[in-house]
Amino acid sequence: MPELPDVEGFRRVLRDHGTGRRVERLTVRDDGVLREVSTRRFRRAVRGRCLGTPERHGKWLIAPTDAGPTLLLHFGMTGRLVPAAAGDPLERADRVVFGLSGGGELRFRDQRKLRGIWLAPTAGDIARLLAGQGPDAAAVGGPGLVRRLARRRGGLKSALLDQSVVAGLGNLLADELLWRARLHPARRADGLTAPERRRLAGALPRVLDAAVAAGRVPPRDDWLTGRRDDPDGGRCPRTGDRLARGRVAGRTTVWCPRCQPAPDR
DNA sequence: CATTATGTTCTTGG
DNA sequence: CCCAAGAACATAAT
Repeated sequence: MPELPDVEGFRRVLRDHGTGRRVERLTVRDDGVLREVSTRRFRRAVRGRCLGTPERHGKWLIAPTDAGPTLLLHFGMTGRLVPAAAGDPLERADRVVFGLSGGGELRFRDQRKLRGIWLAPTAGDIARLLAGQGPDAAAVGGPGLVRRLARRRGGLKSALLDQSVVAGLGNLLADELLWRARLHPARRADGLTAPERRRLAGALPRVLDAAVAAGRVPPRDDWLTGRRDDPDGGRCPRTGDRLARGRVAGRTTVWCPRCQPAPDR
């Protein structure tokens, strides 16, 4: 699930339920989500610390503690950050439970454990972990995105998914942007005409702003995302055409064959 | 049993 | 070096 808008939602959860609270209890129920740090060192470093104001870069959630290490969380495909009350029943995928002053909890819940939680004692550690990330997609803006794409010779979708080009776009957002801009996912990133570049630059803030507000890529039926899981195959909200499905850049890709014509080659 | 899943990384090969 | 494709990671659902 988590792309930029989802992680932005987790940032708000952390801000609203965690900032200013102390981690009084800390349960690592599955150390498979702890990365580059032992359970022992993790607990010793985090328990007793107060949570600061969280930030986000791309799909990374950056959670500083007062005078302590910074936690870096990445949610993979199935992770979430869930607020809970201390008595709420634990779910199987609740891997780490932060028990906070005031009685509440924050739970790192993740089915597949593809990513997890890193501990960054210094600013240098944070820099190392985020080194491969391009500018945040919500901060770089439409023209910034288009400028970066122009330096890429590969496919459009592949470039949009590359976090070093721009950080935060995932499979759903990439398809949504390309549908909005009426660009086929296999088009070359550096081969766009001026009107095409304008369409893509305009689509970025429109899609991102709405998705960030919703805390997810909203499955609205006037968006592609609302149609892609349609059991009847789904139709383009603009033209009513049957949506095309395929594999582009290794990912399930949905597009409208009329709005987004395939490149010649 | 095979296939699929909203992510990233590593390997291989052009 | 750039880029694409495939496998791997770990787990559940269809």
